[in-house]
Amino acid sequence: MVEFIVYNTLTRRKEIFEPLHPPFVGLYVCGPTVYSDAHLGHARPAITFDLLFRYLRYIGYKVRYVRNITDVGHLENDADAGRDKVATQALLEQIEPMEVVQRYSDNYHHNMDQLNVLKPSIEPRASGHIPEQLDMVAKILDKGFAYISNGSVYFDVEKYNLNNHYGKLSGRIVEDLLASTRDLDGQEEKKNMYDFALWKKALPEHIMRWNSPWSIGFPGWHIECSAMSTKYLGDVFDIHGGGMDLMFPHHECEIAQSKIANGNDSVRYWMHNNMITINGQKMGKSLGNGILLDQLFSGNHPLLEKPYDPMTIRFFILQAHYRSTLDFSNEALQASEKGLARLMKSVAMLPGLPVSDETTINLAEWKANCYNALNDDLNTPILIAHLFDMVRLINLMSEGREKITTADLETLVQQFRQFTLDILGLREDPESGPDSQMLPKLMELILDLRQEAKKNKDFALSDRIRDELGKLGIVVKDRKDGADWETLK
RNA sequence: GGUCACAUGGCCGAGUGGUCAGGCAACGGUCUGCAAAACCGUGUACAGCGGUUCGAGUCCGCUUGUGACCUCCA
Repeated sequence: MVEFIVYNTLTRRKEIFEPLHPPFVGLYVCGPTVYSDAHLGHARPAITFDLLFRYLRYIGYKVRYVRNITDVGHLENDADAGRDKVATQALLEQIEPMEVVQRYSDNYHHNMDQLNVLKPSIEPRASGHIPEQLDMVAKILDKGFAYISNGSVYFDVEKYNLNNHYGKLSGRIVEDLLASTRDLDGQEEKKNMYDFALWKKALPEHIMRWNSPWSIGFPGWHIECSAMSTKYLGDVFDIHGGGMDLMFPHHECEIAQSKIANGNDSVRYWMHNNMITINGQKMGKSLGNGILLDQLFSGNHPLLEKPYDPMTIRFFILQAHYRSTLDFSNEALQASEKGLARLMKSVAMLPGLPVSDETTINLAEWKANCYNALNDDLNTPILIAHLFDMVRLINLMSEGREKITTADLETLVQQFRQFTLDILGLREDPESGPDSQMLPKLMELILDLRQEAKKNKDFALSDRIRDELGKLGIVVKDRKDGADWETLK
């Protein structure tokens, strides 16, 4: 098996990936909280870890990919008087909380399909795993690392930190946390400000509530991931992923909870994708600069000059390394759109290339370059650069200026499609509906007529045909022996 | 305020100390009746100032700027 290197946030360095029980790999990724439509930010981790999922499978691992749906609203903040996001949305829309959850889960799934993000192996919901969460809270209480206060259960960070380092993932020190924690309401229930809730007692207005030994209430914000990852991947598993913004406190809390409940560190490799920025600033709910995926695909947003195809978004995201911030702009997106079109055109024309009795390009080296890029912490920008190198060669081969044998072409077709379609997950334009069959036939007819006009030196007519088609968004491209066409997006 | 990142050519974005990544845009050329596409060629990019080194975008220090986390967030 190839040497695959990943950057482990925990150690802050690149490490050779070695699963605990090869060929099996356990992968857990923090999914969305479904209280609103999916936005551009949701696309980044989904695509990043979709790529990881695809690549791990491609190099031969059997991956169990667990990505949760958070459908227990959790609190707006730790000391909030009791508004949870799902319940708040339910009140606004005058529907059941579970209707909110259903609606936005459906939207998320639809957007993920559009982005060609594969479904995870298991997609557990927090609300469906209340018993597991209760068990875990009870375990932590039994071991003496949590305390009950007014019906709520809090994790005792101070005690944990005596023999462990709370903050090791995000590089924080508990003493520093004390100095920077703000004065919030409801803190008096906790021994220390940095303690976090494992279980919260519900106030009367709280509509999402479950029974527990401590109170009628709901689970704390971090326990679901620990409970569900343990249930489906075991006490120790290979990779935990998520957005960088979840490092603290979410993942830090997960580490602490799991360590106490399971008796060991659960996660071997932590991987975090960076944020998408708009005009250099992180997009976020509170900043009011978010763009929904539906808006991106429809163009219906003040910041958007036009609609963008889901594949353009996917390609745009893959053109940056997942650990870099990626700045959104119409200009950048349109550059991606054009680049993607060029790449996909090569995918389409590749099988039809003329063959020769010799091969003049270095296939083995090219393939090795592609793999080396992926093996180096999923360096998709480098991979894509190599793919474009091949695009150039493919075009040269089509012009007969480089040569390839039948056997090598077969290999190249397979490999190029694997990198482009299977691993990067780019999708060719789906041909669907009867109209898509009609258009090529009409175009064939029109271009034949134009060819005849040209033969008769009736350039006025042939130019008119080309210009009028251009106005309809169809570009005519003359070749030596005829003409090609393509539609402009 | 605390902690931590990052600053690359018109735009986006890679870069493991020593052969100009790549994409988009621009310019010149080839091919075309003309265009488009494709191909070929062109750009003295690495925030500033010091330092280490035979050699630094790449290491170290300082300065400036931007951002992230510390509160829900992908």
